[in-house]
Order: sequence, then C-alpha cells, then structure tokens
Amino acid sequence: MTQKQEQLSKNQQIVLSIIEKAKGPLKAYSILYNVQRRGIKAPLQVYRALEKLIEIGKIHKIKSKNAFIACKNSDCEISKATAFSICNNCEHVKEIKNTKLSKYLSNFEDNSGMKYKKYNLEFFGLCKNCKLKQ
Amino acid sequence: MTQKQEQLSKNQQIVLSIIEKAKGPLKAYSILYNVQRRGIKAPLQVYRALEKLIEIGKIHKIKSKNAFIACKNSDCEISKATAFSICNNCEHVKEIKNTKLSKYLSNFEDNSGMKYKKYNLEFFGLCKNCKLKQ
DNA sequence: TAACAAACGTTATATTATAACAAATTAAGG
DNA sequence: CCTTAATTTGTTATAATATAACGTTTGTTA
Ligand SMILES: [Zn+2]
Ligand SMILES: [Zn+2]
Ligand SMILES: [Zn+2]
Ligand SMILES: [Zn+2]
Repeated sequence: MTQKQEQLSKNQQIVLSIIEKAKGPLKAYSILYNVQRRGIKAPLQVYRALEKLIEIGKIHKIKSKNAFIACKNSDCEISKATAFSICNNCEHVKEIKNTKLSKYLSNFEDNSGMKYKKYNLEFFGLCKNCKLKQ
Repeated sequence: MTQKQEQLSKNQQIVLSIIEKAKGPLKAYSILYNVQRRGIKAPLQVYRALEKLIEIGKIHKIKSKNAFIACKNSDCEISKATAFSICNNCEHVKEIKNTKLSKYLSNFEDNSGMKYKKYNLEFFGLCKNCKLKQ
C-alpha cells in the first residue's frame, strides 16, 4: 500500500511559515530576502517551494499581483476554485469563502454548454477601511 | 465643450491590429517581434500601447498567461468586468459573454456585505475540440 | 540494500515589465 | 495662426519575475 505522505520539506516549511505570518500577499523575491538567513539562497528554491505549496493548496497566487497568500479555507486543499477581493487603495487581499458563489461558478455553463473544473476570480474595489476614509 | 476623442495613435493601431489578427492571446515580446518592421523597436513602445488599449477596453490581459487578447464584446468598453475560458490543453482562450454571469458577479456581495465594481474571472478546462480528442 | 522519486543547491539565463529623459506630435483655446 | 498643455514617441538602461540545466542529496518503498 503506497501511502501518499504530505509532510512538507524543510524549504517548503520555511516558505510557508513566512507566508502564513504575513499580513498580506508576499512577492517571491521578498520571500527570498526574508529567508536568506535560514539557508535559502536562490530564487529557484523559493519558486520550487511555492509551486509545491500551491499544488497542495496551502497557498494561492494572486495573479494580478504576482504575489502569494496563505489559504485560509481549510477545505480548499486542492485549490481549484479560488476567489479573492483586492482593495485598489491599500492592496489588502482577502480570500472569499462563499458557498453560493463557489457553487454558482463550479456549475456555470457557458453559452456552448461547456463546464469548467477550475477557476480563479479576482474582485477589485475598496475595502471597508478605505471606504470609510474617503 | 471639450470632446473626448478616442482616435488611436500610430503605435496603438499597429499593436491593436496584430492582436486582432491573432487567433489567440499574444505575449508582449511576441508582439514586439511582429511589429519591428513597422518601426516599433523597444518593449516600452509595445507596453505603452497595450496599457492604453486595455484602458479603453479594446484588449484584455489574460493574467494567468501574461498575454493579451482582443475584446470581442462591443459593449465592454470600460473593461471592468471580464471573464474568460482557457483550455488547459491547447491553450485556446475565449472571452465569455454571458449576461447572467456578469450580472451575478457585478451584484455579488461578500459575507461582509461588500460589493465590487470590477472583477476578472478565468475558467480553466478542456475546450470542445480537446475534449473530443481525449 | 537496491531502486526510485522527491527535494536540494548552484549557476546561468529567460521572460516580463518599468524608470528616466528628451524630442516630436497632437489637441484645444484665444 | 499662435500658444500652451497634454499625449505620444524614441531610446537606453535596468528592474522584477521566473525557469533551464545539471549534478547531488535525501527520503521512501520493496
Ligand atoms: Zn484557499
Ligand atoms: Zn483598502
Ligand atoms: Zn471584452
Ligand atoms: Zn483545447
């Protein structure tokens, strides 16, 4: 019996912990600078860890920012269906967990009857804080 | 009375015509190579044209591909609400024009009651062709 | 322990995008 | 027509993001 084991490797743990501690999405090279004293010296080491972490759903990539954020949805382990809200002013990013939305999108059929297994949605607007300050 | 005029400049026209002729999304540097004989020599000239064309809604950027595609929705001039289907196999990209979907997303409220003015949605799956060939 | 897969370390390089600055062109108003 | 402001252009250099290629090490499984 081959048991698939999801123990994170050393570099993966280091990168994940940095991302989890962060208040917002982190860029790859900013992660790199943050982990150099922990022995990670090259971009590729970061990118490889990021790739794996995305694959197993621990983090997501915010495409419009080329930045990486920890997943807050414990049930989002496959990371196929993602939705985020992004503040245009303060750049705050939040993962949207909304069952109706995810059901709607997972069941969406386009005009030709085609369905899709995977999606990424990014909403842009002003977060509550920034809205008040206006 | 100041009339806002949206005549495209020379470089903007060149870049747009290349993108409109293309069968799929084009990358910035591929556009550059395609227009060098027409006098556009530097990346920045391409990126500036792209920026303007996006702003006025003539093209969209496919974020997951860092590539640019012509807008097929004549009523999408502000380019705030975009949705695409992307084939994971042949990389075919199609802009989704679906009133229900766009209404649903434009009216979407997150769990905190927040609404968003702008969104970008990218669906991934297999296009009809690729589904048949499997 | 042999064999395989995954992760690592390292160097170099590819790809994508913007900064900075000066010149040329275009729109609008008097 | 002339002036002024705004936009666009051309150019060089460089920043920021990401991957290729290679050999080594570590971990897992049989
Ligand atoms: Zn998630
Ligand atoms: Zn904000
Ligand atoms: Zn469009
Ligand atoms: Zn396809």
